[in-house]
Amino acid sequence: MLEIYNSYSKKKETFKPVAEGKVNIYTCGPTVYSNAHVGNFSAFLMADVLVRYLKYKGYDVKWVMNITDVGHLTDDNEVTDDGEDKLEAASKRENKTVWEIARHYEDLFMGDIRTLKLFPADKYPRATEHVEEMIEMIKILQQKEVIYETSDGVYFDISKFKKYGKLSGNDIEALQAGSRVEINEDKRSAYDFALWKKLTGKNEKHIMQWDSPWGTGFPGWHIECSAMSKKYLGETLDFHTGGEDNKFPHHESEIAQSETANCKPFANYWMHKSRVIVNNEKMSKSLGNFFTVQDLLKLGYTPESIRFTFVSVHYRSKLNFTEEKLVESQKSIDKFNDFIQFLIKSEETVENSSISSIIKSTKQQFEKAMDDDLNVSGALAPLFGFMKSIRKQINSSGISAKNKDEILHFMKSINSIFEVFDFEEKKEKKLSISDQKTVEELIKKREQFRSEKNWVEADKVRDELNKMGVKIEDKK
RNA sequence: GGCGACGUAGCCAAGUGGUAAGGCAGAAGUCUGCAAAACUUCCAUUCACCAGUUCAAAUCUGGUCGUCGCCUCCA
Repeated sequence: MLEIYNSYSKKKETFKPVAEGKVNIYTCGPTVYSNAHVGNFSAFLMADVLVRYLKYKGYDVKWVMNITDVGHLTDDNEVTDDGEDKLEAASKRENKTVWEIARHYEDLFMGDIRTLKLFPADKYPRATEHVEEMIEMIKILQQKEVIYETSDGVYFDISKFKKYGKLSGNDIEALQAGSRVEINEDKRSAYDFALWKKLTGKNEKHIMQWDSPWGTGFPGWHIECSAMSKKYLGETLDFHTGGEDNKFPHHESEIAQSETANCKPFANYWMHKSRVIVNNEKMSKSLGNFFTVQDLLKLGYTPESIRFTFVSVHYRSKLNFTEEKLVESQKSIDKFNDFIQFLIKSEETVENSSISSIIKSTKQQFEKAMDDDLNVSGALAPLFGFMKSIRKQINSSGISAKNKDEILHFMKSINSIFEVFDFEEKKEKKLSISDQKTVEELIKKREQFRSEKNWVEADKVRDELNKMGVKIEDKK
């Protein structure tokens, strides 16, 4: 049984899907105003592992990740005009239209998703293409009398939703006391959040705009997730995932909107990815201490090592990101891949009766750890032990073709979650005939030097062969 | 100021009441130079600190210190 730590109840709970055998997952995706960094991806990778493990367990998974391509207001230092929208700021910076900016960064994002081998979601809905649905939902909220209109927008009255604050553990009264939110005179509470913003004041010249019953303007940040998750996955989600920083106010507001509009629980399980840390500071766009996937590839790290680094640490612990970690990850992956090559190339001899039971117990341990709130580190340990035992069996008793298939089948099922192993048999590269002759001569030459114990010359020849792409591994 | 998470070896990281997984790095050895891979052995009397509960605590309770996150756009 899969147990998941539910951020809403703050307890581990046994997973039960809304519909038998099916799972709906909604993940808060990127805001496409600049390059997503690996900290962003670590949250998406958490969802990816969840999706893949549920598939591994045989569930029919439907996964939706939104693309936020509507600019939302910002007050950070990125722009001088106070309160300029991020997309518009990027548009000025890069001299492109807001639409071009959004599409450009969305394309980069989709490219990175493929590089990091995230399982393709069933749908990546764009906020700008669902403004109709958002307006419909706001209308429902209006009928339920939980919203009010001011000169600059339409707001959700959080006093009408008693559970507001439960997810983040915030007490609204207490929040108000230590508030850093600028008081908007027209709002009843500083924490009432916008559903619709009008083109007035600092938003007068907002470029992305739509008509609505409340005047021309643009949607608030939170409503898109409520509207799109409902459209594609229904009123009650099995899982809602995102970064922990989205808990408040974003997810809190989504719950208020959706549950008020639908009169149903919004999500049964909430999963939040802890922040990625760099030098004891969060990795974030505003601090500028981030790496993008492309940055790391340029430094020579493989997509697999990036993926493994973020996947192998439990999603609820802070991951301190370093380049050393990428190197370690690569070593772990190499260890698996070396094992796979060893396995593929080992001679098929006799049936080995121990193989099945080794696989069985490894699988059991692996699943036990994964079932415990996706404990990947715990699940990895038995796999290292597995490789050791199998190697021993092959060296001492040999294996049959059937055994090999069994082992590979198991490794592939594990890899359906990790996606970092390489099952392709590494064959000797084909050399041209002239190269072949040279290589043979060089090997002979080296053997000659070795028999003469002329190690200096022998190593020189080995270096030369290495340069030609020929690896020399001495065996007894 | 309010809310939350966390503190396990040189590093990364499991373990949440029954006597410290695993990986990396390191040390020694086997494989008749070296290197690579593999294998064998070693590498935390102790889990930030202090009290308490218990036959038994890294695990539970209280306190102290420290770190990080959220409370404003962020995954």
